[in-house]
Parts: sequence; structure tokens; C-alpha cells
Amino acid sequence: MSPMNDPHHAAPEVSGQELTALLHARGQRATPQRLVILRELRRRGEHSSADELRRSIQAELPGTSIPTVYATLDLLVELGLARRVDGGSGPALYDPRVDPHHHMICRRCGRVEDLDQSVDAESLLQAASDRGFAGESVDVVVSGICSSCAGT
Amino acid sequence: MSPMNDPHHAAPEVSGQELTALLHARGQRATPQRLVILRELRRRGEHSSADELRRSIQAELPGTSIPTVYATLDLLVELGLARRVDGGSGPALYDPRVDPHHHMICRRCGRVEDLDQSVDAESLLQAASDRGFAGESVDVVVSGICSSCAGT
DNA sequence: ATTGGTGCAAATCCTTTGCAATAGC
DNA sequence: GCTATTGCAAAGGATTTGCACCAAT
Repeated sequence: MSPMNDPHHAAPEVSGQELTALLHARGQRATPQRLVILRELRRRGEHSSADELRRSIQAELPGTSIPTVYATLDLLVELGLARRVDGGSGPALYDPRVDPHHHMICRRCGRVEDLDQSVDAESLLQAASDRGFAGESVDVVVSGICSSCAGT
Repeated sequence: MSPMNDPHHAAPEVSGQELTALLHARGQRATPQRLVILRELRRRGEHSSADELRRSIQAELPGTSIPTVYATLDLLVELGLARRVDGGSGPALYDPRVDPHHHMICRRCGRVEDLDQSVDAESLLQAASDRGFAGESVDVVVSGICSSCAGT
């Protein structure tokens, strides 16, 4: 049941069982909330806010609290299973894609879209390092107006 | 596409008198708050929050309210005289530098430092355009740990 | 049985809004 | 004199914190 065998990419699709293992390795617990939130974040296939996710899992896990959703999303980011995208206005959005890509954020409606266009992250990290800054990740955001907002 | 419409390439040093002219051209008023906030943002020479600026101008303009500072900073960004940097946690910071450059944000202390290292903004904007997204600006943020937090 | 995690409520922080009074033009 | 802009107060929204109970190991 585990056709995934690619040690060279930060697992884009860690299964529920693998999440359980990851957590146990850190002395943490595999709760239904954690498993369901990760699954739901992926199932939605878009950039979701904490509250959207909470509503999205209501049927399956009624009563899940918003602090738990935030804590779980923080944990997923820490585990490298999600990315947090800060649009500047509105709530933070969480992205199930963890492979290198960037984002376009509409300044009118706030929607976030993926952008598969690489930048030279290496030289940015090197430049940061030269200034004594230990860079860990590079986030690129193109701000502007999305097609649906421009059309209307 | 007029270059006047690109906030990241606006005149790097518009004087107080020029700010007055810019405002009048838009039917807006040159208030002491606006002139002093722009001058103070530049004098501080770092990335400042709205509240830091409010405290910073207390001696000169006592009683200046926080809504006024926010409104003024929004206006300066719109005029291309400042950039807003969203770190994701903590308040938004405003940057008096409007020429092309990027940012390093410490995830421990939240401080923002400039990074003079170019990325290929043109190809990013082109890629966005290909997807129907009218990109206006590109923001690049390197997240990590700054030298002072690294405990050198 | 241990102790990490959850839900609840409330707190906190940042930013915006409504409105009467003020001040720039 | 107009009316844009201000200060005040309050609202609003997002996220975090404190704590008692619960449940995964």
C-alpha cells in the first residue's frame, strides 16, 4: 500500500501512517484531529485558512476547536508537511504543497494561487548567509489582480 | 504602462515639498502628520511599525492617533514612497526604501533586514501574466535566524 | 498511569470603522 | 466655506493563552 519510495524529495505525500510515525518519533501523539486535518488540507486542494479547515471537518470531527486547528497547522508546518502563506490581509492560508513553488496573491479578493516558476533560492540564501543571516526558506509572492477580479 | 505607476521604482527621495505637490495633484492635503511621518520613517532608517512611528513623533506632534498613522502609511505606500513588509507575525513594518531589494525576516525576533540581491522579477511577472494574473510587484522574503538571535 | 492534547473561554494584539470636531485649501 | 483629515472610542478579526478534563501511549 506504500508505492512511495523516493528519498530525494521531501515526501510530498506522507500518508496518515507515516504522519503517525513522524509524530511518535518526536514523542508526540497521533490524534484524530491531526490525521483528519492533514487529510482535509490535502483533499481541499487549495489554500485554506484555519477556520475554513475547522468548518470543513465539522462533519467528521464535530466540536474541533479553533486553537487545536491552529496548533495542528503549526505542527504540520514544523514537520514540513504544509506551508503557511501570509497574504498581509485576512487570515493566514495553509498550503499542502511543500515542493518548491511560489504564490500570486490578489490584493482585491485575497485569493492565493500557486506559481510554478523558479527563482535562484541558492544565491538568495548565500547572500543572506554573507550577511550573517541563517536563512531557512525563501518565499516569493507576486501581488496584483487575479483574473476573476480583473474580469468583473 | 507608465513608470509612475510602479511603486517599487518611484523616486527614492521625494522631499517634503514634493510630497506636498504630489498630494495637491490628487486633491489631497499636506498635513503636518503626513509630512512628519514620512520624514520620521526615513530618519529612523529601519523598518518601523505604525506604533513605533507614533511614539517616535510624540515629541513633535503629540496626540497623533494610531488610525492617522495607519492611514498615512497606507497613503505613502500608494504614492510609492514606502513599502509595507508583512512578516507574518507581529505588526506590519514599513520600509522607506522603495528601490528594488528584498528582505530577511528573523523568525525568532521578527526583525527585518534588507537584502540587496536581485531575482528575475520580469520572468515571475511574465509567468503570472501567462496565468491571467496581473502582477504588480514581487516580494521576496528569506526567513531564518538573524545573527543576534543566533547568539554569536 | 503518565502526560500530551483538546475544548472552552477569555485575552491579546493589530488594524479598521464611525463619527463629531478641526484645519487645510 | 467647503470638505478632507483628524482624534477618539469602539468594533472587528485573527491568533494565542490559561486551565481543567480527556485520551493516546
